Amino acid sequence: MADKKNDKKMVEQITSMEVDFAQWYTDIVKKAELADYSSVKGCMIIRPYGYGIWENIQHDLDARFKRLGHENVYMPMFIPESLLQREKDHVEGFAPECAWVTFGGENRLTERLAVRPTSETLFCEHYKKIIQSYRDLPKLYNQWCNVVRWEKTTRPFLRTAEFLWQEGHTMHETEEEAREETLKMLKCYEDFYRDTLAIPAVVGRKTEKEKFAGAIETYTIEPMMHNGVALQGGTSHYFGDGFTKAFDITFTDRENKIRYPHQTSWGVSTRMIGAIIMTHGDDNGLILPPAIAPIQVALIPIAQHKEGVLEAAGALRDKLAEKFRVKLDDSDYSTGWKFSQYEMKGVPVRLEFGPRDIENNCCVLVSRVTREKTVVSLDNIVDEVEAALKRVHDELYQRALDNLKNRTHNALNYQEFLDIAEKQSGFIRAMWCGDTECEEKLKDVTGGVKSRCIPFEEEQLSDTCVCCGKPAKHMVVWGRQY
RNA sequence: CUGGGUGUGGCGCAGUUGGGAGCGCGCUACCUUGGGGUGGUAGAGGCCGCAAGUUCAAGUCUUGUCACUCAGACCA
Repeated sequence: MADKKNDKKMVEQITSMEVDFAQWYTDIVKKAELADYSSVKGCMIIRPYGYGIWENIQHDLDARFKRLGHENVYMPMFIPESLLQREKDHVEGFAPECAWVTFGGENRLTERLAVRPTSETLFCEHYKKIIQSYRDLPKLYNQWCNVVRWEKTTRPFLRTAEFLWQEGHTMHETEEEAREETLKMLKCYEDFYRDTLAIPAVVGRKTEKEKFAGAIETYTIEPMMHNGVALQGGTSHYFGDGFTKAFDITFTDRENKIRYPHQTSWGVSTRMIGAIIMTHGDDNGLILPPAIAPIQVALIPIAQHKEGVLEAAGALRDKLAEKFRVKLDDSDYSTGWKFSQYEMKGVPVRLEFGPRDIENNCCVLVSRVTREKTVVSLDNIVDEVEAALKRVHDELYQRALDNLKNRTHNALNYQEFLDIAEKQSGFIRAMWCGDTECEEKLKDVTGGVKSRCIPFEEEQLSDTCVCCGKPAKHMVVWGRQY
């Protein structure tokens, strides 16, 4: 049973999301010690707790990539301007937000260097050297690195001038194989979001207007934040042979013919941490999906100065540590302070352990999601904790899925679209003729509702475009985005 | 880029007609503390964003500048 007086105090520390979602978000980032601002605009300091989340994400994803046959490499962080300019669409897309290096020490460089905003060009330059024969294909490379994009508006994790990510860049013998890779990696992201982050999402294909610079197809995973706003959670691109032609990457095929390989790229970034915060968090702070929580179990000793309490708690910690990331907090902060602290930091499961429990061979288990306290026996404590963590994951996923469903609305005509865009938050499903003009018009009249994607799971809501009334080609999911 | 807001101990803020730089939290030491931010005593800590100007005197007035932040626009 939650104490009212105490609830009030918590709210004083963290702005309620109903009052001001943006402020709530910033409060969580700071109070949960995920990140801090730095002296360079748009660049953040990812603090140990936030970085710990990133490390767990990396670890999980990296294993998935490797199971699918990918290898990690590291490319330089500087791109000569001439190299960036090789592919026309690409440079037009990125040049406006590049950071440029013009000096090396005291000397002006003869050619300025872009700090990588993405590494397609670097990979292509390298691939040109190492791909000669069909026997050299496929090349399945990935790199974990930082990139820089000089953004005008920045927010911690969601949009920062420098961010951490992974970018996969692959080369294939045939179009079919490359297209298959593109979808395979999107599926990989989808699985990761669902099974590791407990975040449901809409997956599909970007419209022509929203595609990546230089891509033939861009696929995307679009989770919905708690307030109904979308976040582009990851993308997977099929490039065809556009870049390979621009970079003159060729190989000799099985019939001794010179051909261009087909290319893909795909990436996810530290933005996912923003997605975790905004999907799962509540007014008491962060809630972390157990799979990536730096601390899965917070063990709080009660009356720790009493004889034997810390020793018993230490033994319990050691037992749990064989299977979980557990922290025994024996600092001299008060128990109440500790409870609040670990809730704020989103630790999925808390154990309270004191003299009474020692006597009864049990401890008190508290879920971060429900905050319900249950007494569990120490005999099967590992199983109990494991089950509790699984429940947290499932509850988080279900809660987010309910939110996604509840905030998704169908619009059958223009007026309905406008009404929903104005009065509701969330996704709008509506038919579309395929013209960019209609996309732009809808965005303008609604003040920012854009096409998220053409989902894989389409439904024929009606026969005509919601905007112009011409025959519809696709169902599109629309929404505002971060 | 456009518009709004804010710059004062680590954080959050107050500072009246221009004249003593303060409060809360946190921090340090000691004591206290049994199940939701425990209570007490003592203490440390400040180029008032930066620059110029007005004045006998500027945290306060003027001008400029920089930074951060929020909302838009932009975001391959």
